[in-house]
Amino acid sequence: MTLVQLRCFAAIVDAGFNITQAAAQVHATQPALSKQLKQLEDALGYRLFLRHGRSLVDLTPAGRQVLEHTRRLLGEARNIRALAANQRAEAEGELRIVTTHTQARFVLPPALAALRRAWPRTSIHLEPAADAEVLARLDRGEADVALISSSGSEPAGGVAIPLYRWRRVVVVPRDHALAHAGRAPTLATLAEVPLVSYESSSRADSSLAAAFADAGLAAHLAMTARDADVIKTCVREGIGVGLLAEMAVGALADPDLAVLEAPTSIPGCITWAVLPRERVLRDYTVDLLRHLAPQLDRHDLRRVVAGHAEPRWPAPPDWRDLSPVL
Amino acid sequence: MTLVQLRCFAAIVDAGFNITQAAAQVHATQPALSKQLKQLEDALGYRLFLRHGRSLVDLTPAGRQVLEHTRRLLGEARNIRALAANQRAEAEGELRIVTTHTQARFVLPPALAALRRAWPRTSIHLEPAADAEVLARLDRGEADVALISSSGSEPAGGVAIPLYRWRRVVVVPRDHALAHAGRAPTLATLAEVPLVSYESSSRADSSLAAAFADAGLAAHLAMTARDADVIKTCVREGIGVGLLAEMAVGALADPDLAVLEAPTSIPGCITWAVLPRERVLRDYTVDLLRHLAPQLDRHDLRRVVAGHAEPRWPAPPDWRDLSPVL
DNA sequence: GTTGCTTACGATTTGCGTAACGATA
DNA sequence: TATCGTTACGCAAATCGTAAGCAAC
Repeated sequence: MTLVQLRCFAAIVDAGFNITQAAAQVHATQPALSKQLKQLEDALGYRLFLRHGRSLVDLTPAGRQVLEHTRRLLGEARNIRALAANQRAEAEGELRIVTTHTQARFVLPPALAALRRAWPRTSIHLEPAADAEVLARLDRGEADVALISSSGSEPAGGVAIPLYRWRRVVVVPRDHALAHAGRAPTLATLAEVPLVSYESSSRADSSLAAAFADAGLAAHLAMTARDADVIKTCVREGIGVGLLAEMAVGALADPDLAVLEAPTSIPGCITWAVLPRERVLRDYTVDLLRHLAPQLDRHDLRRVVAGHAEPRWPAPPDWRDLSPVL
Repeated sequence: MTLVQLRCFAAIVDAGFNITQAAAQVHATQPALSKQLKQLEDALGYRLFLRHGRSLVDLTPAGRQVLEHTRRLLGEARNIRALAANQRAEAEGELRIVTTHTQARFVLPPALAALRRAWPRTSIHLEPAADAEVLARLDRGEADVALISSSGSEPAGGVAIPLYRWRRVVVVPRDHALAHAGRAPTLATLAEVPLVSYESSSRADSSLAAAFADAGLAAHLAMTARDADVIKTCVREGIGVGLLAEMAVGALADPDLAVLEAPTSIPGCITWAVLPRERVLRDYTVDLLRHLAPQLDRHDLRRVVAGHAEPRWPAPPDWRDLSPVL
């Protein structure tokens, strides 16, 4: 049993039981993988895959067990490599971030720009995904960090680190009646107009729906979208009153929109970073988190993610105070 | 970076930074290990060991970090091998048990005999150790199972599984006054005689000391020993009144001794099996635990040790009911 | 001088890729 | 017939053990 064999095994599973495709991923030829798999199965003494003829179609039950431990093992191998890269202050590296549109579009760019100034040779992959997809992608190992917002409890699926708080804002065209009301709209007011908001708000268990329900009201979601820009465009078109994250609007970017405070009964949100447990972080990953949330301590961060300490995070500041530039 | 390199690294550390000695452990020559270490250090890009001249004297701080992850990685490699061995119903294997004298001498032998009937080709290593040493040895990876008793909370350092309950008994020579008192001695009576008991009872925080203290009394420990046989011999010699585990005396083995119930204020004990977390158990290990505690469910056992379920153990039965043979 | 790590060297093994083959749908 | 996995073969690289070299106590 060798590391290479185990890596091939995992690659074949990840490629959907297609050795040819897995070989491409690993930058090797197909016969090489085929042989490695054979050797691994010989070493263990039984088949890891169910086969139809020669094609692999699924894992055997035993193979499934082996896979679980193989993933952990490969994770530790990756950790050791990360330790080494940090130790050598290696400039190259990859950082895969999966997050929602608002973070990717409005919050991350300045942080990533700063990160790339400090780490010009890293390659950063930013993958926007639907709310529900974000944590699933992290869990599948397709990302190193997930950034996700919630108004409720901390997200599961890894080590959750609170970065900053933010509130929703009401957005209307400058000439809209609400813009001239002189005061922030009430929940009752919002219940009477068509709303345009995030896709996730349409779920029955969303914090928005709960806020209306608590007041004996119901929101009328005229339209939902993942993309804050789409929402703003719809607001401009008069489709409805926008309700979105304060990060998504700026006086400079949206001179034609009026931004009003949301009713206080609509709860604030916290944006969390979620990291896989027991994963050694590259230095630039820690740097990114510190850019997003300067209140975090590098050592605490590392200790908690390593599982050496219980999480006890500083209270996340308001996003508004964090980013006076925007 | 290869599995072999990491194994060598760990072996060198375990051998006390002596490559020659580590080579013997791994069944390889010293130059081979030396080269593997060099390759690992080259692959990582920095030194894992501090050196005085050519000799290794300690780990570097970075080496210490790498070691931690290496141990986890090698643990998973071992788990995969264990899965394979179970899957193939492999008859060979090793089972290292570390426990206290009483368990090793009075409880384990029949269980081990049964185990060897089922698994004649396994090699079982039974290592008696001082109370305090047992868990330390398990933690250092020198054993696969620790068996340890406590009257208080469950032992830490791994997955603790309650096997059975037992009580202490008072042991005196047949012609001793207490043997003819007609009833079990009280705590007050025991406070007035010299006691002979386990070494661990002499600790100020022992459950025995606490029981006496709660009654406003103090025990007079005339002698302590780890070894129940030694204690019984001392009792025969008239050194004092014995206080030991009920498992350690039997009518057949000790016809010259009278065994009396201990006062109820002396709390009962539970014997626990402690297993390293997230370790795949060989089938014979599960069998051993089932011999010691038939109330356990094989699947629960595996699930909890694997970390897939929270421990929720059946109440441990009394040892007396478990082993009607003795 | 003894202990212990490193280097050198030759024999063996392992592993890769190319290419041909076989099976499946 | 196209796709995908296995087998065959030749070459390159890695690894082991023996033996010799070197540093420290």
